[in-house]
Amino acid sequence: MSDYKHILQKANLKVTHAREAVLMYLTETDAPVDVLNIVAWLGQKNINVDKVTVYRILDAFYKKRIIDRIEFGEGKFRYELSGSDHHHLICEQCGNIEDISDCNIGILEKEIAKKKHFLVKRHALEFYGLCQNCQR
Amino acid sequence: MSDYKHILQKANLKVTHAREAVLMYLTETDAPVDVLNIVAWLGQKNINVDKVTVYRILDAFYKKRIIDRIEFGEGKFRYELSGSDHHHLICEQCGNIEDISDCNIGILEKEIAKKKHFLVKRHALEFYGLCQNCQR
DNA sequence: TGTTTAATGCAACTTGTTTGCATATCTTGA
DNA sequence: TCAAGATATGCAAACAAGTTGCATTAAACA
Repeated sequence: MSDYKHILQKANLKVTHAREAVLMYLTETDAPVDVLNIVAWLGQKNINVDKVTVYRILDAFYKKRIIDRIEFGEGKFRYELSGSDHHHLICEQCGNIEDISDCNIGILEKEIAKKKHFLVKRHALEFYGLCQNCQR
Repeated sequence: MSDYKHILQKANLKVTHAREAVLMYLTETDAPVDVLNIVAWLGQKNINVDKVTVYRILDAFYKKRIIDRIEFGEGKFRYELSGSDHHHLICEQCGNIEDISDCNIGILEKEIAKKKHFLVKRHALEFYGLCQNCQR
């Protein structure tokens, strides 16, 4: 049984062609993708899925916490497999997105909880600037 | 001469009714607002400004660095007077937004710059969770 | 005050996302 | 293995945020 099938079953989601394929794409790619990226990739693989269906699949995955939904100030959402607490370096020139992990925001979170009596559930942290290539 | 006039002139922007009013609203309010908030507030003050105009005003302010443009995963932008490096506590229950300052991300930024050869220009950091009220 | 330049309003458009409904597909239990 | 029920999908249409074109109006400055 494929990994993708397994993930879906564990999440109580029906196993379908489209869902397996979307999951495969999200696994293969490393940067967060948008809906059109997904539809295009599926098309290349001769898996014709309507974008509405992709939206609904992503919705289902998101509700099951299989994926994260993020925004980089582009006026649209991007999606990635939800995993470790990690963040992004976004190049304002070429649009390239790189992941970074090992942030220690945890300390900051605790301070805030104490000072503001706010219960932090999650955080978003992105850095915008220029990647190595675009600095020249 | 009003403060608002002064800010506009300093930024080389024509002083108009609409611009002064939008600036006034942004000064009076503390949480980041969206375009509809602005149009509604203007309406209450009997200043009838088309939302297209508000978009264009915000565009102009943003280009002049008078305001910041932020997103909280709502699928739309919010705006606030640009000022110190500060971040937000967003309550997922009631939608209330609180500011926090004095973050020391600066250290983290320097580490990233060195490790990833990425030139950080700005960052976005938001905490999502429950405010004091909604924790009950 | 008149002239130039930029801002505004309105309508129409684009893009990202959602909804309704009929049809197709998956799952389960006999 | 198949039929029945539950759920996923496709298509069209709606929606919401944001943008563009163009005629009109208002601000700036000589």
